[in-house]
Amino acid sequence: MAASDWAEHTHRVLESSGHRASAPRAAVVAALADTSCGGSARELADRLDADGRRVGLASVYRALELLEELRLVQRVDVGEGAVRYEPSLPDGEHHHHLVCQSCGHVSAFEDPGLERAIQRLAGRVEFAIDAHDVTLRGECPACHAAH
Amino acid sequence: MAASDWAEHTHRVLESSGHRASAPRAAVVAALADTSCGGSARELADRLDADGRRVGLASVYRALELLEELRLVQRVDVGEGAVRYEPSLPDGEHHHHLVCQSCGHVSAFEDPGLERAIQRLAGRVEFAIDAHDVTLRGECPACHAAH
DNA sequence: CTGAGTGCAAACAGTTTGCATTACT
DNA sequence: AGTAATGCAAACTGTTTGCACTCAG
Repeated sequence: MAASDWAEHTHRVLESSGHRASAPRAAVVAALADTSCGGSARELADRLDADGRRVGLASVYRALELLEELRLVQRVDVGEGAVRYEPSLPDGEHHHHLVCQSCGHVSAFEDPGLERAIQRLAGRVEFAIDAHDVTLRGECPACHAAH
Repeated sequence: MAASDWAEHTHRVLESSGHRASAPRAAVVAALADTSCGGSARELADRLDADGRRVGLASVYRALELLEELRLVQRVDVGEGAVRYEPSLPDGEHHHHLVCQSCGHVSAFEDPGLERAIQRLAGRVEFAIDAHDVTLRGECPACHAAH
């Protein structure tokens, strides 16, 4: 998968932008890399904690902040109270989110038709658009089945 | 405009769902009604305060919560730290948001092409979609001019 | 050895909640 | 009178910041 690609790429960018290699930051990168869809700061910290590589929450936030500045992660706020952070590949590939209103589960999708509509729209609007995000809310198959 | 329509409709729904008519709640409804695009709890409270009809922040939140349950307002989180609340008309009309990354200004747009793409997408996905929102981020004309 | 990076704890901002008081109905 | 709704202040949650300490370069 692209996961280890991303981690590698990220370490490369961190180094070449003059940042030191530290174990805590590497752990955050690793935690992000093996999720499909990122997670909140606390989720990432908990995952690391469970793995025995505890990292202070503040450092997790600082690592994420740095990665975001370097455009290596993307903040995503789906309105669950906490912000999600997702690895972001340099090739512009990206996805959007489906949020289940019953169980809170977040999953991802991509749709070229939607992207096209947004491109077209971006050309027509007075803003200089450089990012967009779409959130679909509903009921996931599991919750729907449990009627 | 639809503003006073909305306020009227809202008061009707509130009454018919067995809620008492209170001045503070009416003030919140009024504050929402004369904005194009709603605002955060604090913004609404401040506006009321300026008008001399001070309402406790907690009551603002409680009013908004109630209105949201009744589907009379819609929560919108554009990632400014605070959640926005917007009047929502029963006829399903809705808009999405453009956020300026320099000045934080939020404006609205609607786009049938985009809606169509989302409808199409909704049919194809495994979720039972019942809401969606789109946020475009970029630079507003003013900030762009100020290079 | 020097400063980037860390971790803790305290500070913050937005939101929620407990409780005594007010005021529709 | 009875109780929904209010307002304050305290509690909570996610996030940020100050500061002394650690460790990569």
